[in-house]
Amino acid sequence: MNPTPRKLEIITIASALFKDRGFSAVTMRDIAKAMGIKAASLYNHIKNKEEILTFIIISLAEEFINGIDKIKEENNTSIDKLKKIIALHVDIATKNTNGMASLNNDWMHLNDQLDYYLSLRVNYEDTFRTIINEGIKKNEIKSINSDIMLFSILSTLRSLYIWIPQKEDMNSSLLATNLSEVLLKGINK
Amino acid sequence: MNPTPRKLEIITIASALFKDRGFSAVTMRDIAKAMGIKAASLYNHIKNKEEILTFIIISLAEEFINGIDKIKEENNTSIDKLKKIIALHVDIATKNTNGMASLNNDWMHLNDQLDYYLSLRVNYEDTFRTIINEGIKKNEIKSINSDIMLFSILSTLRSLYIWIPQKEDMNSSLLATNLSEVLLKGINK
DNA sequence: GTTTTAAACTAACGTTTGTTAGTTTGTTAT
DNA sequence: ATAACAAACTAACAAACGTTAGTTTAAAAC
Repeated sequence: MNPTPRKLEIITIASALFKDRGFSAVTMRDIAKAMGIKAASLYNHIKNKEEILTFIIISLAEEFINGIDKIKEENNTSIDKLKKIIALHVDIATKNTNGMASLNNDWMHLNDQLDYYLSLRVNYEDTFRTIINEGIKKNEIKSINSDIMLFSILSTLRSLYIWIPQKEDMNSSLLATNLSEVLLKGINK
Repeated sequence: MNPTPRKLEIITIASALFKDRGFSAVTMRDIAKAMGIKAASLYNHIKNKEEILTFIIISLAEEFINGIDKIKEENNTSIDKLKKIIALHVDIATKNTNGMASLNNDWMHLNDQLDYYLSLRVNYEDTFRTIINEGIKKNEIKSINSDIMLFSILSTLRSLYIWIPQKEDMNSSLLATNLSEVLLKGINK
């Protein structure tokens, strides 16, 4: 890893194309054309097409794992931990909306690193669920099936990359605050 | 439309493949092999690859539009209307998890019917937002940015197809009830 | 001024892609 | 028996695919 500047340009441009059409529908020639070079020239910088996808997905997945591991350890209420998780998602999705599309939709096209990615994902969801279950035990969170709560919150957070570009007027911290209100306390008056 | 039985078999099998790998990564030979025939034989039943995707997506999109239009007209509280929308999503996603994957992830590969699909989607979201806004006006729903509420609920509902197969033990009406509780009233005690 | 290096190029490769044309097979209706 | 039909087949197509090999260009390092 630790890509050269030019390699990072390729990854950035490819991310944008992957977001619009998905990994499989984007060709090396498409990526090259978007960079103003020929397809073969890409191979001076990257090993192959899969390496681009791998970099996009794994670096994001690791960012999430690092974020939630830090939150988990903090001395905080479960509700506050959840608020921090929400802010974590808003932050990462805001900084890299394009990459988030690949993380959500194209992970199955990983080969070499598929197992590693899946282990990170299981890990992340387990930590998330543990925080919810601790909240139930400490009577901060309702005693509903914790999988449903996990599913509901995480689905919303995973879709952020779609909505953030449409709402450029709203700043990150306001979005995180409003989302916390809706996700944690509901919409019913 | 109104497909022959054999055509429907192709669509059903293709849906399952599209769910796992996405439309672009599934070839006509893949579909044919899954049916135990040769790729060329598919063309006795369908016009081309795109027609398969179009059928999957448009019929689902129309099902959603018909569902929400009926809910909108009913003489009900806004909260009850939202509960019915949640049940609508659970119902459709349960009956066709595979198709829901294409609706969510492969709509951009439509050509002929892309504009029609997009108009249905805008229509659906507008009706959904109107129901939320009515609820705010009638003081049933909190006065938060209605787009955030729409986004939050709809993201969860659109992801149902991923989670339903993992939770086969939970029946549809219990899932809808629990989801309503979480989405409308939150998780905070 | 020569060497090294980064980054592009042209040309081509073997494969896979969606699709078409024409044919065969087996069943159903006349 | 014969005609009609549904549904499969073989063979082939042109285009697009990811990738490799070898070469050129221009700037940086010595």
